[in-house]
Amino acid sequence: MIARDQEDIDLATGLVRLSHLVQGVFARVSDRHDLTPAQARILCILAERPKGMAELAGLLGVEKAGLTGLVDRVEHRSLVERRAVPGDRRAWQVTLTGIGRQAAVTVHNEVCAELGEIVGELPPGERERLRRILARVITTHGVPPIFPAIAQRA
Amino acid sequence: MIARDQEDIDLATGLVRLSHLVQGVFARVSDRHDLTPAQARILCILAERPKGMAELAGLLGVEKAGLTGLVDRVEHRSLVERRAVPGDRRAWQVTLTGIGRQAAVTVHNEVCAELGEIVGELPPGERERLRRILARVITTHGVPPIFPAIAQRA
DNA sequence: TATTGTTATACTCTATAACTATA
DNA sequence: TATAGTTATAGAGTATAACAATA
Repeated sequence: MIARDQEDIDLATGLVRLSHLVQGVFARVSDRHDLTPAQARILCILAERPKGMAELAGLLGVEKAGLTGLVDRVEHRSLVERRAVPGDRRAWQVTLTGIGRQAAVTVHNEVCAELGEIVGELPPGERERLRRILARVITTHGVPPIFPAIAQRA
Repeated sequence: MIARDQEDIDLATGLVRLSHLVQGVFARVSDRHDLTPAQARILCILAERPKGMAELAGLLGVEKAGLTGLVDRVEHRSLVERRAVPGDRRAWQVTLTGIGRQAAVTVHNEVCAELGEIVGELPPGERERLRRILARVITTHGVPPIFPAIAQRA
């Protein structure tokens, strides 16, 4: 017997509320590690590889002027470093420090774990269907590599 | 033939990126109507019915102290009103004004339309499956009536 | 000239603590 | 005392505009 109330949630409503749920998980995990969501996002993006300020701004969807302060704050906490780029004295590469990478991996793992619990009550078949549908939507719409897969060696 | 790259996006990654996509839609629609996402969220919540400050704060997930300013700003723009509650002179009911309701309906419609386009390339069967899965996850986790269904008479 | 990044400024969002008024 | 809401304060995030240094 299927619960009746599940039927009157339309797709858009479901998407908005799911998004609320996911953002909540991300925010709580970030907070637990004394990071703002924006800071945690930066760390996760940089876990893929170092990036220049302009590229990082583009991935985060903020103006590069705003990124200056964001990077300043995580740099003050020794989570990232600005490294000179040989051959272009205007540019900086933002890279994770050791503890920055550790933080990125931990946040990433915990977010994955909590999201795993959220979808954990779905039957495996449904879960795999959801995964495939999401993959399709994501790739179709070219969502940037926010939250990339992270190599597990901290 | 299924595209290979859709297979190496795991569920957590898909959820985080989908959430990014949805938040982006919500932010762009809000901006188009000269609203911040927080303001648009308030309007959509109030479209269900008027609410007290404490209840509204709870739904938004912010402290009531912070809500004061949020409501101040939308009230200055004549989108909501604070109405006295008969029988409790401490309390206020925050209610949509006429133009506030119009704004809520418009934002809601446009968000639904844009999300509809995003999932529009899915075959109808997949779309319905996604809807059902989302409904199940949402109801299981008691996500509050953020983004309620809205009666269409503006 | 175009690009990379920063500074200056202003506003929104949000939290915490202390407060007022009413129940 | 407890509850509804506000004020004060501070910090984070973000946008725009103007700027410096380099390509």
